[in-house]
Amino acid sequence: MEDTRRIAHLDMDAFFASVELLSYPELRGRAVVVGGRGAVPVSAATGGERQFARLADYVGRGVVTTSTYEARAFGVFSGMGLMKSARLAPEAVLLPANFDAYRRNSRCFKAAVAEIAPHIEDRGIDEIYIDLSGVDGESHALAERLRAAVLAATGLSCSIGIAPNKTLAKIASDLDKPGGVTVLTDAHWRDRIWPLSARKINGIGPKASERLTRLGIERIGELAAAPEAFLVSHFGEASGRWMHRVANGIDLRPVVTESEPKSVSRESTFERDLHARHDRAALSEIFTDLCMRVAADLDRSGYACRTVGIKLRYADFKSVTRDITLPFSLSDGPGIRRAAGECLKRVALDRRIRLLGVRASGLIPVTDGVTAGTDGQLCLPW
DNA sequence: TCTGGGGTCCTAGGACCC
DNA sequence: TCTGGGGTCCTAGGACCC
Repeated sequence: MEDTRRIAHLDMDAFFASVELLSYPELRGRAVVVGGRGAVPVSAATGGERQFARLADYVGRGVVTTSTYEARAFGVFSGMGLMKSARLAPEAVLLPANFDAYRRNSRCFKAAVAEIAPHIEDRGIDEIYIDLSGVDGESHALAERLRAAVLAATGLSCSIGIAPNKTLAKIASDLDKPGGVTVLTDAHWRDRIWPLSARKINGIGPKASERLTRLGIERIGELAAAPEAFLVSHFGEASGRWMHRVANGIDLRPVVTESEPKSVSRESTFERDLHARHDRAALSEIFTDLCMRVAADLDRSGYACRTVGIKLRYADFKSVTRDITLPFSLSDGPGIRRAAGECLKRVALDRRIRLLGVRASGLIPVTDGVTAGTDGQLCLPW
C-alpha cells in the first residue's frame, strides 16, 4: 500500500515566548522564560522603561511553559521547575503566561494557513498538520509560502516539515528549527530519519524509549530493523506493531479536520500542601470553584456530561483518581459538585494534598438546553 | 528549592448480559 | 456441576502530548 500523500507539520517557534516578544520587543535577544503566576511587567510612572521580573526572584511551584532560544542555551526547557531554572539562568526575564494573547495569535496563524491549504488538523495551540495532497506547488516553495503567510499575519516564525505521513512530517518539522523547512520524500527519508533517536517518534516517550534502550534499540533505524514479533513480545500487540510500522515509514492516519471533545477538566496545584482537616475550609472553596469552572466550560462549549471525576495529588506526588457515571447527564455546577463530592468520599484524606482536580467526561452535546439521554429519550439536568 | 494545566488514548479487571 | 466465550460498560491508573 503505497502512501502517496503529502502531509505538512507546522510548528510555531517558541510560541508563547515569541508572542510575548511582540509586546516587549526590548527583550529580543535576551533569555526570556514564560511561566508561573506572576504580575505583568509595568512601566515606571516617569521613565517609561518597563520593569521585568528576574527569574532568580521567583518563589513557588511553577514550571517553565516556554523559553526563548537564548534561555534554552542555558539549559532552560519547557516543564522544568522555575526554581531549578533560576539556578541555571538567574538573570533571565520571567513573564507570566498570557493565554488570551496566545489564543488570538493561534487563531490568526491557522487562518493564514487555511487561506492557502484548508485541510488542517488542530494539534493544540501552536501546531497543526496540513494535508497538501490536493494543493498545487512544489513542496519547498509551498512551505515557504506558508511560512511567509504566517509571518505576515502574526509577525511570528514557524518551522515546517513535509513528508508522506504525519509521523515523518512531525519529525521533519523539528529538524531545522527555528525557521526551517524540511522536505522528506519516499526516496530519501531513511537517510535523515533512521539515524535519529527512537524518542523522536511522536508517541515514544521517556518510558518506552528507556525500555527500548534496555533492549539495545537506540535509533529509529534499529527499531525498523527489529523483528515485529520481537517488539510485539515486549510491548504488546498494538504498540509493537505500531512501532514497527512507524519506524519503517508507514503511518496511514488521516489528517482529521473535525473532532468532538471527550472531556473537560480543571485542576489546581496549591501554593503549599493542604490538609483535609486542617485546611478544610480552603479546600472546600477550591473544590467548589473547580466544579463551577468545569460547569462553565461545559456550558460555553455546549455539552453535558454523564461521568464526573476527581483527581488528587498528594505531597509525595502520587496521584489518585475516582469517578462516577450517572444514569443521566448534567452540566450544572451544583450537580457536578454533588457528584464530585461522592467521589471525594472514596479517597484517603489523611495526608497532605498538593493538587485537586475535577473532570467531566462522557460528553453529550446539548441542544436547546435539553440533553439527549442515553436511551434516546430526553432528560433534563437536575 | 524538585515536578503546571489541559487533554487523548490504552490497558486491565470486574460486573453483567446473552 | 462445571465451565464456556463474546460484548459492553464502568473504574483506576498510566503513558504521552502540547
